[in-house]
Amino acid sequence: MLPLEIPEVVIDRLPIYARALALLEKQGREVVNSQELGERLSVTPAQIRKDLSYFGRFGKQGRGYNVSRLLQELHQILGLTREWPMVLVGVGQLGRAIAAYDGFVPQGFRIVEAFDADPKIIGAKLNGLEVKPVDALPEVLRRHRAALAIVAVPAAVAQEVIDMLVESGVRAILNYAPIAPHVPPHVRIKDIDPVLALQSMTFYIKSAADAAK
Amino acid sequence: MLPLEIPEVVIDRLPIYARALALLEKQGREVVNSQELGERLSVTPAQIRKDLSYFGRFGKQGRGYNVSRLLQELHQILGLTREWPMVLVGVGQLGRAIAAYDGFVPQGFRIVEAFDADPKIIGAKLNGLEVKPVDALPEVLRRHRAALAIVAVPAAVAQEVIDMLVESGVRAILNYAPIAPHVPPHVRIKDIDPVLALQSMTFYIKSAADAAK
DNA sequence: GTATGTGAACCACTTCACAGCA
DNA sequence: TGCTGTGAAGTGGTTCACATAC
Repeated sequence: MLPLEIPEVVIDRLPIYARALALLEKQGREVVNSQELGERLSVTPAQIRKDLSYFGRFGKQGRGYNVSRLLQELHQILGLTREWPMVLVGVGQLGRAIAAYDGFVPQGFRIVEAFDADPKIIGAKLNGLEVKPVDALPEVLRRHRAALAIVAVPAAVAQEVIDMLVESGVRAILNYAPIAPHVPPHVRIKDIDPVLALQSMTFYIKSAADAAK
Repeated sequence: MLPLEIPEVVIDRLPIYARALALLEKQGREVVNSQELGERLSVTPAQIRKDLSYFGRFGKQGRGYNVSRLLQELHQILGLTREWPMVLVGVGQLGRAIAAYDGFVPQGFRIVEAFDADPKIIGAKLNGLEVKPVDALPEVLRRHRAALAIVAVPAAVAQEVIDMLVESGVRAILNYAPIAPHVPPHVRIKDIDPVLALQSMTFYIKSAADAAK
């Protein structure tokens, strides 16, 4: 059923579809077609239909997609029908902001352990979580079996921390450190770096901004 | 130079190259070749050479690239030889974390104005900045001429805020709200959404995690 | 000898266009 | 009739491979 190679770009779009469908569902919509969904997401209708076709036939010709049904299917496909415990490494300013972010839990992602290297931070409470020393990470992960980790440590030690997480069996990492991390093929990693995003946008506006100067 | 022809993916990679070069420069390296740079960034050497060739000939055959020279060229290309003032809209938990993030200023990005709709927040100080009401945004932007904005407001009002920013002449937006925003073609926008990143990674690890259960 | 710069070949994703079904 | 699902065509980005330059 599943073709061996589903393009990664397709997988990256599925959560976007799911988010839009969740909104439609909240608004009480029962059916949506690829045309309208595409307009809402700035994606072509063909793109949406093609993407979904990798996984099955979820629509009805002449009608469109049942919103709740398709949302459920996408959750199934993405593995979002369960909760995902996560560990957080790095409890500095950034790490604390991540821990406080209220967008994770409603989507089933919960930080269940927090680690730091700073003795002044270790032992402190973070959202009712006791911050543990990074050295305890392998041992703690061996028991917890969390598959997801968030890295929010300084760039200088980020690769080291990532190696430790990989070593401890983590399967996917959300990396906030401004580095180009290395991980083995069986581990997924995504980087969040607002500075890179800004630095590529300035390319497009620099001439106009200069001209307007 | 001729931005009309250059693929956006290429532009997105330039800041990554620049970051790696900045690190090499700090380490005192004078020369690097596409081979080594590629290994550090998990990019093929041909990719790097091709990307750079869109903008000029910065290397020396048989030798490689002068680190400082190439870094400077990239800064020039990306428009990073100047400071970029930014306005922040949304000073809730997320907005405050963004304002406190210490990664922007060293790269020349500084928040110069902050706005919120909540009367309880308006007037408060944020890093020495007085939080102003969103209604004042058009008027303030008319004077400031900031080309960059960061949106950290609730999803429900994000599009409205983005429209206001576009209306006020902002040229690029970093959007933290979990929506699919609409902007006219002359405005750039990039979304930062850690939840989407997590939701696509779970696809790849769900089966393995289930199997290991 | 060594590594760049680049047309050409290749590959992957996107879009088209229409058969097929509700 | 209307919209999905999907081979086929099209597009655009990546990789190759080698002439070129140091």
